Amino acid sequence: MPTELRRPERTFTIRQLCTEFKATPRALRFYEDKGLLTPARDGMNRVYSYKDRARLILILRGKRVGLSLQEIREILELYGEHDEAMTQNAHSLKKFREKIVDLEQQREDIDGAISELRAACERLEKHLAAKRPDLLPKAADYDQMLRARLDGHAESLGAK
Amino acid sequence: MPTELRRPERTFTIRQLCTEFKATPRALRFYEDKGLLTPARDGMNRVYSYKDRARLILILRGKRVGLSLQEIREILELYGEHDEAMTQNAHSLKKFREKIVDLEQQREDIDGAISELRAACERLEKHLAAKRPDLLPKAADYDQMLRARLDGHAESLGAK
DNA sequence: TATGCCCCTTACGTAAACGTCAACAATCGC
DNA sequence: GCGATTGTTGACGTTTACGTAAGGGGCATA
Repeated sequence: MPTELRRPERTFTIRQLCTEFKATPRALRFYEDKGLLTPARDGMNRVYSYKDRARLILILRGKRVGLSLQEIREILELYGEHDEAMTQNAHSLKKFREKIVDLEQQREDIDGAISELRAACERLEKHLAAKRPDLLPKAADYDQMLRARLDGHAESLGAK
Repeated sequence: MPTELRRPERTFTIRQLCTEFKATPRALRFYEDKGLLTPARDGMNRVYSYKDRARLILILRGKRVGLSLQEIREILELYGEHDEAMTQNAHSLKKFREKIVDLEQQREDIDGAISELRAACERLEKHLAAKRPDLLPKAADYDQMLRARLDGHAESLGAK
């Protein structure tokens, strides 16, 4: 991991973050609209700090696990100002607890879904092997797939 | 678990399934519209078989793990007719494989999100304990929460 | 017979999370 | 100095997964 990315004083343009995380400018601006991001400005242009980038990572992961932007915002707000809205926070605490239980359930669901899909794959494979072995994916294809995944990550490191 | 529910010849009304799984009639009809369910009819009325119920369970779990209805349909279709569209199925196989990788990633995301939330909860709790201990949730609340969860499940067993 | 409850279809409305397009400014390489 | 690229702000469009209301049938109970 390049230390350059970590240097706290480093900043990012909207496009840099977009290509790194496969988002769109529209999306980042939308998150800003909704109060999840508040990048600095250089004239008109948005300037994302290292912290903004960290928040973005949390936002995207939150989305992947099915949190709404609203919920994500509540979580992010914890990492900001304190003290003022304490009663609010008591409420947040409760909601977070519930969300944790929720996610634990979701984990089980995912495990279930994964084995379901694995079973389905096996069925399909057997079926194909019997009737149309020519359609079976080759080892090369799997190789290809892996490479694509790795490229995806490498890309985020920036070739330059 | 009541064996009554399992008897293959048992059928369900739309409302029975809805209350069992906390769905709405509108949702079930919507799934039907989209080809995910095809209950029999008694005159105008839908009659759900035990198999339909099983499909519904898969649908709902699929949703919880973030699959679109479209994706869920593809999975469900595997459990139906075979042979005809083999090339189609070769494609499905590939997509399923990808989905599995996806879900495994999602599992990691969830684990990450859970520890994130746990950390946030701890922070909040400490903060509250220091400044407004009166707002801290009591043991009784937790008890209450558990009971609610259990009730939720008991309900699905049907009290008569 | 009226009231209620459940069922149906059709159709329009909605919230979330952007996509897309228009119109314009700043900057870079040539 | 000019086109290409990247940035900006609106404003309207789109998709998904339903919600909600309108209008009507069927059966039971008071």
